[in-house]
This record gives sequence, structure tokens and C-alpha cells, in this order.
Amino acid sequence: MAKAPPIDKRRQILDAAIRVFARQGFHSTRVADIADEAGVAYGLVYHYFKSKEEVLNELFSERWALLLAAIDEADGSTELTPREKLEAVASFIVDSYRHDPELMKVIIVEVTRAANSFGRTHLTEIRKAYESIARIVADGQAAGDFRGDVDPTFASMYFYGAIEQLLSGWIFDLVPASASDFEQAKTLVVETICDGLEPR
Amino acid sequence: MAKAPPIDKRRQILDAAIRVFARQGFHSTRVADIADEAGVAYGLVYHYFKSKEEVLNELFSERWALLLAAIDEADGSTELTPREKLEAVASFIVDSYRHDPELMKVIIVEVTRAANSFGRTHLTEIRKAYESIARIVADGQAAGDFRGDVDPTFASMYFYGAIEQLLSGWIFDLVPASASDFEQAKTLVVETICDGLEPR
DNA sequence: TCCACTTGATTGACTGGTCAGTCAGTCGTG
DNA sequence: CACGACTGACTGACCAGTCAATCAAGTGGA
Repeated sequence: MAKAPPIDKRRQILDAAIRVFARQGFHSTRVADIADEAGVAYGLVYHYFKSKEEVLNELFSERWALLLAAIDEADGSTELTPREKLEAVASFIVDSYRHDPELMKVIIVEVTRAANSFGRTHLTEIRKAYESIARIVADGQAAGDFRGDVDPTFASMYFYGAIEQLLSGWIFDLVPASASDFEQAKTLVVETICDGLEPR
Repeated sequence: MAKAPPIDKRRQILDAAIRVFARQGFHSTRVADIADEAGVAYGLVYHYFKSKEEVLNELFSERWALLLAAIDEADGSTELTPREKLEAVASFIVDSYRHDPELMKVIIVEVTRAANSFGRTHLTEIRKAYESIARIVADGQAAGDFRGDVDPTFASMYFYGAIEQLLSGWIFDLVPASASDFEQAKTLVVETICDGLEPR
């Protein structure tokens, strides 16, 4: 049996898929495009994946698991204030984009915001994120750090939606996206959510 | 020449398209599905529309124009406070969903949040909405009603994103959607945005 | 009144192109 | 010689869009 092959073709295919999906969108990329981009034969894609869709699913699940872990870690911390927990979540998401904008673009555009097609498949995983964020808010309310008259589920949709929209703005060049914009966004999102738009 | 035909088949096709797109998503509806749902021959769709895509474009543009008008009307008012202007916009969007959830679902899922495919085509129109909202915020800042250290563009993405996410929650049954939820959401969104999550 | 003709609405069978997925086979290595 | 990695030509299904034909309603000439 081979030891690890010198280059992991499976990984190579996944990475190529990120680039191609980001460039053309899932629906208008042919499996041949992925294979070409990966420098690999058409058939090999089907050696490693059951279908084109499975490639996307894999990309999503890999990354979303990290997000869920990050949220739960923040939530579980005993040292962070609720506000700091939200900051940690916002930071993680923004850093994810910063680190691999193409992957985040694919995840947001093709899965998270495509709840009609692939989102359907992943609704449970997506919902988990909302629920964990809601838990952070609920804890904050119980501790008196957050006002109690806002439904935590509502707040969590609201929080996640705002961040995702911000990423969308970067993705589609609606809004400038420099290193400092990223850093600013992290604090600004949480600040706006906690303090509101009106002066205190 | 005929006066108005007793039933407007073009409208009938558009309405059928709303239902079918909402049910199956744009990509997996066949033109035949639209024709069947409308009770009309396949070819007639092409008599009234250049392509399947044009049907969707028409649906989007019709409704988005109303949204833009509503935002601009709120913005132009001299009697409303900035906060009330945002309330008017939030109300309009929520009421749109309330009035025709299927259409709003199509618009959000297939256009607004699909900036990779059809969103591209409508990016200019979409951007206009963000800009008008940003203007409301900027005015509010100039008048001292809103804090000045939040970029209006940022605030507008944030505001619109939060609302859209809320609609998405309704659309995909992530969150209960009763009449009272709608009414509550209108004020809650604006309240949260202006006052923040933390107690004042 | 009747018919010939025009014009747009309407029909649905058909075609041409596109791909996802298959598979029979080659290659490299233990 | 076994077995997984790898190749890429091929096929079967699917479907957007076309088009030739039919229908229905007006128009005007005799």
C-alpha cells in the first residue's frame, strides 16, 4: 500500500473546487472545470466524491464544524462576558473570511444563503449555529448584562445576519475590504449590537 | 384589435412563476412547470418573455422598485425622525413579506442573496437600496440623533442584513411567523438597532 | 349578411447542446 | 499479480428555446 501519496489529490480537488465555485458559482461550474483547475483527470473527481454536490457539502461541513466549535468554545468560557463572547464569534467569522475569502464566499453564497437548494441539506448544521449564539444571548440576559425583552432567537438571527451581510458586502465589492476594515468591523458589529446606533 | 383579454395571461404566467419558483427554486423549475402551473401552453411563456430568466427579472424589478420608492419616501419626509424613517422601511419590508411571502421568498433567495448569479444582474438596484438607507443614517448623524462614529454604509448593510435574515428565518421555518411576530419584529428590529442589546 | 383576409394569441412537438456520471482500461508499486 | 490510483472517451437524460401550425377576433368590401 502507498504511504501518503506525495500530493494529496483529494485535497487538491477540494482546493480547486473552492476556486472554481468562488469564480463561477456552483451551478455554472462543470465537473470538468474542477478537474482542470486541479490538474487532474475528470474521472478522479468521482473516485474521491460521489457527486459534484458532495464536493460542495464537504467544503461546507469542514468549515462549518470549525465555526460551531468556535462558538461553543466562546459560549463555554467562564472568563468572558457575554459581550466578549459575541466579539469572539464575530472575530472568528471575520478572520475566516480574511484567511480564505474564496471559501467563505462559496459557503455563504452557495450554502448559507441558498437555503432553497443546498442550504436545505445543511439546515440542521446552520440552525445549530443560531442556537448556540442564542444561548450566549440568553445567558447574558440571565446575568443581567443584556436587556431581557429581546427574544434570544431573534437576537441571534439578527447578529448573524448582520455579520453575513457585511461579508456579502466585501464579497461583492459593495464595501471596501482592507485589513483595517476587517479589524474595525469586528468591534463595530458588536459595539453596534450591544450599544445601539443612538448615543448613550 | 382586442381590448384587454378577459384574463391577462402574462400576469397569470408571472403569478404562476412566483409559486413555482418559491416551491422548487429557480434552478430546478422547468419552463414547463411554469406553463403547467399557469394552465397555459409551453410556448406562450416565450411569447411574453425572452427567457426563463426574464420572468425572474421581471418579478424582482417590479417589487424592488416599490421598495426603493418606499425607502425614498421615508427618507424624503420632513416630519419623521431618523428612527421613524428606519421604522417605516422595516415596516414596509415586513409587510411585503406578510402580503406575499412567496414573492419575497423568491426575491430574497433567488436574487438578493444570490449575488453570484442573478444578484449580479441587479446589483445596481440592490445597491441603491443600501445607499438610500445609508443616507437616512447619515442624516440622523448630522442631526445628532445617531452617534457619529459608525460608518453609514456599514450601518445600512447591518440594518438590511438583520431584516433579511429575519425574513429568511420565517421563510425557512427557523423562527415562528405569526401575525403578532410580524408586528413585533418591526419595532424590535429598529429598537435593537437604535438602542442596542445592553440595558440603557 | 357573408366571406376573405390580417394579425396577434396560443399551442406543443421537436431539436440541438450540454453535462453529470459511468466504465473499461492503463499505470505504478508492493 | 493484486490492488488502488488514475485516465478520459462515451452515453443517456434532460431541457431551454424554436417554430410551424391553429385559433379567435376584428376589419372592410360587396
